[in-house]
Amino acid sequence: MDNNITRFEELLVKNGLKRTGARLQVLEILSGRDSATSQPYLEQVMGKVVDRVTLYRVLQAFEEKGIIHKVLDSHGTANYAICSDGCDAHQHHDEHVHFDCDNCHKIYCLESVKIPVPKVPSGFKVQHLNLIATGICSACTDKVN
Amino acid sequence: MDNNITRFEELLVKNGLKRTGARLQVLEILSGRDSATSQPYLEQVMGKVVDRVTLYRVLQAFEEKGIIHKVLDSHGTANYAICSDGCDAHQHHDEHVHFDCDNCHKIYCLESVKIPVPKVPSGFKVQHLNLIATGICSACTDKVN
DNA sequence: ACATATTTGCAACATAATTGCAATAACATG
DNA sequence: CATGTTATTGCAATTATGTTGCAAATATGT
Ligand SMILES: [Mn+2]
Ligand SMILES: [Mn+2]
Ligand SMILES: [Zn+2]
Ligand SMILES: [Zn+2]
Repeated sequence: MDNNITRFEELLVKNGLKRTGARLQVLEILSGRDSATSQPYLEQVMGKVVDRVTLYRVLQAFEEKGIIHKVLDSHGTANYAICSDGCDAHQHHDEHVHFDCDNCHKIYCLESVKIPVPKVPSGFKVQHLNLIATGICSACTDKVN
Repeated sequence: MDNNITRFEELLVKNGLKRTGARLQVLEILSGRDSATSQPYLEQVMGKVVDRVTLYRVLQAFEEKGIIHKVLDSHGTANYAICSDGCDAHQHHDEHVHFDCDNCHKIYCLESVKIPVPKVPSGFKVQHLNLIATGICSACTDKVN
C-alpha cells in the first residue's frame, strides 16, 4: 500500500499497534545501539517531549508483543534490547547470555550464546533460565591493549 | 535458640560489628527460613521497632562482611540469604544457581549447583556469573501430586 | 563509671514504577 | 476528506525502594 512505510512502522502495524511518535522514537533509539538501553537513558534522551508514563507504557507494550526484551542489570535497573527474531506476543525466545561490562557498563546480548542448563536437584522443574555474566567486554579489552 | 543467639553474636563480633538488636533480629529471621528473604518482607516483619534506614544499613553491612548475599528476583526485588561457604569481607564465593519458584515465589539457594560456564565470544572476559532459574520448586511439585 | 566510636532514628530527598481519568491522536469507514 | 470509534497519551497523584546528613542513643573497652 504505502511504500513510505518504514520497517519500524511495519513492525508496529504487524503487532496491532498504532504508529505513534513515541513508539517510533523508542524503536529508532534501541535499534541504533549495539547494546541494551536502560530506562533512565531512554527517559533522558527522549526528553520532556514524551511523558515518562508514556515511555513506560511503550516499553511494556513492546515487551508484551515480543518486540523487545528486558534485562535487569546487577543494580536491578531495567535495560531493553530489540528481540532478534522469532519472539512474539505468546513467547520470547531470547534465552541468550547477557554480558554486563564492569568497565563501560554496557549490557550486550550475546545472541549466539545459549545458556548452559544446570543440573538442579530432583523435584525442581526449570522453565526459564536467566544468566548474566559480568566482566570486561571485547571493546574495553581492545582499548586497554 | 539461645545457642543461636550466641552463634550470631560471635558472628557479629568476628566481623567487627557491634551486637545490636536490629542485627541479631535480621540474623534470626534469615536463618530461620529455607529460602532467601525479600527486603519488603523483612521490613514488614521487623515492623516499626526498627527503622527502615537501619534495616538497609544492617543488610548493607552484612553483605559487605560476607555474612549474607543479595539475589535480585525477576522483578528486581532484593532478596537476602545467609552465606554458607567461607565468604568474607574480601570476597563472596557463593556463585551457585538460584531458583525462583513461579508458584510460591520463594527463591532458593541451590548451594550445591555450580553455574555452568558459558562459552562467550573471544575478547569477552567473564569475571562473575549470575544464573537465576525460574520454574516450579520441589515443594510445590510435591503439593500438586 | 566513663570515654569514644558505632549505630540508630528521623527527616528529607531521589528515583522507578503504577493508576485513574480526561484530552488527544490514529485510523477505518464511508 | 470528514467523521466516529478506539487506542494512546499527558497529567496529577500515589506507591515503593533506596540514599544521605545529622543529632541522639548505645555498645564496648578501659
Ligand atoms: Mn538480550
Ligand atoms: Mn544464594
Ligand atoms: Zn565494556
Ligand atoms: Zn514453590
